[in-house]
Amino acid sequence: MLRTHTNGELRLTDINKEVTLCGWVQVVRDKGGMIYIDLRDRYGITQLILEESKTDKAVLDTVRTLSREFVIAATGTVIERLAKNDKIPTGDVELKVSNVTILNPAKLPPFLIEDKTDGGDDIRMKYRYLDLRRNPVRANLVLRHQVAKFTRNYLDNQDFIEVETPVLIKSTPEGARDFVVPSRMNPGEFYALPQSPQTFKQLLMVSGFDRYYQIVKCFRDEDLRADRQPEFTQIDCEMSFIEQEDILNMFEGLIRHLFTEVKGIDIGEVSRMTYAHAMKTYGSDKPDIRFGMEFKELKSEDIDLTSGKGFAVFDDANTVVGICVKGCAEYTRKQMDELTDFVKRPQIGAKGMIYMRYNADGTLKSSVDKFYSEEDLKQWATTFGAEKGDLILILSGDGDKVRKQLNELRLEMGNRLGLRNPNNYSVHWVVDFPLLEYGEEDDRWFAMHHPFTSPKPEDIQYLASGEYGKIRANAYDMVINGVEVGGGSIRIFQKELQAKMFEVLGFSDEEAKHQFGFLMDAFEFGAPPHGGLAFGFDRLCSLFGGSDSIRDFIAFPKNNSGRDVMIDSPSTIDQKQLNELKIKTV
RNA sequence: GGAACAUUGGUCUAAGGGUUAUGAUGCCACUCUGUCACAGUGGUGAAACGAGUUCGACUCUCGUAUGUUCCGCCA
Repeated sequence: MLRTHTNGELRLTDINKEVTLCGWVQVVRDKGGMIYIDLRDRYGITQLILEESKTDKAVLDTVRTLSREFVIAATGTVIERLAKNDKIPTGDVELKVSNVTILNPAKLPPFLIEDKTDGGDDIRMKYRYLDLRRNPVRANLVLRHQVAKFTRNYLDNQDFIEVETPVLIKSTPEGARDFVVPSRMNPGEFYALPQSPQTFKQLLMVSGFDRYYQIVKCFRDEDLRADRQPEFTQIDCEMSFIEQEDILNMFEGLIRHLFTEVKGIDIGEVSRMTYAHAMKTYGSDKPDIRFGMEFKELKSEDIDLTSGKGFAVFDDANTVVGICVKGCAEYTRKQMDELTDFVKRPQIGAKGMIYMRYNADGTLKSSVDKFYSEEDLKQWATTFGAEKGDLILILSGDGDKVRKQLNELRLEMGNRLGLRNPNNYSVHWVVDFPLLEYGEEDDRWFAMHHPFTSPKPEDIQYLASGEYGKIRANAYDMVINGVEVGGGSIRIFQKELQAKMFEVLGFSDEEAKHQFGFLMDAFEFGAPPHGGLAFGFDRLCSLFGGSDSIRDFIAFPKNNSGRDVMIDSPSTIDQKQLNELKIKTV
């Protein structure tokens, strides 16, 4: 070792020791007669001190050539500081330097390597290896390491076995676009990178592995967002001889373990709600339930408190639904206009917004007073359970569409009122997802989760009757703070049911055989009942870190266009390579 | 595939159809023996690319590139 200690290590108890430290020069403070150097490594910062009269002239000369980010080794004696610094753990001591070796000089970095850097996202991504020297970024990767470590601990204790599955696999038409890799040895043929190890983990169940997991890279060639990367990591799990309840308990346990070990937080009860309830009450399949504002209906299949009063907007809508915002009756006209503009933005697409104030003096004032009597409004207020000082926001329109719009408004209000503190966590399951959803464009049914998801036994009858929309699946998502962190299902393990599913999804026998014949075959050799789930590892880390962006938790992430601006990929390849692969670009 | 916004010294940024283009920080030089975001003095250094409007464009318009965010998409 070139060093005897790290830069985060020395304390008063080390005084008078001869030590050698290595690291990067954070800053040189040359006061003329004396020079201070902050030496940094991943463990911390230790101050080096040199004095005009006491330090060897040659050493002083060397030190005067140092600048930021030089890599040096410094030898000397640990002494107690005259002026202590209580902001850093090593602040009681300093190293009285007797010798300094420049291990490597450094060009000036394009931005400051400090907790609060002056660099923008762009330049920091280009020099990611420099950005990674900064504490906050490094802390995110340490957090990621912790999450991975405690995941492995937990699953290992539960007898799970980590098995690697291939990365060069086969393209499938369903779902996201595949990244493809040409096969040189098989001209004109391509591998695909896995969107997930789905079929392999099911085959491992057939093999009798019983409890499998893998922290594994997955690849999807779709457009990106702040919380999406073309390559991302899953905690992929599968179990045999279990029911849905066993899965929920097992992985609730995992998340509880992670919160306890990584964050020191007890997450309390992990509640459950059905997909139908989530959609009706929150307009989302991943509701943020840290705050109330549940939807209340003024008009739907079950109720009608709005029709026949001459307000055409409500009369023409099949659904009128709203939220009650506590204590916001005093919102100004300007604030109301902002909210109206918010819901009218093209991304949300509402036509307008109706509001009603429940004033502190007990009066009700709405933007539709012209059409509705005091009595009508009172009835609304009762429906919402509103109290004096509350504000009620109402949207109208078409069923699930208007609920999705109201969901956006609800989240916006949650943000405005500071009800979505990233350090408050609420973990819950959404269960009973529909098995199939209808795709208008292709005029056919699609698997909502994936084609191997099993229907609920009591709903299998609808497979025969063709009422596909009624079929609920043994599928579940885990939601934390309105973010879907994981999901899975109990799988189909009988060949006949799987064949029926492929039929419903519009696969011909041939296609099914071509795409998934190996799985169908496997199911004939004794497939156990099984199911599992996968967690989005990057998202989980970003939640633990209290950030919306998963990029901060990936060492070398890609940008919005799927580019790595540091290594400049993707890039063109030599004609020679193309020839070898028998590939022509168009 | 679509939309919005952005692009000014190394970095972050200000104003404004006519300026010597603002400030901070960095960097360089000098001073400084208890600094730790050291301080002080002085210095250095800038309009993404292309076209147009105009007497005149860093400023307005269009296009291109790049980036960010969103919609579509992501079983």
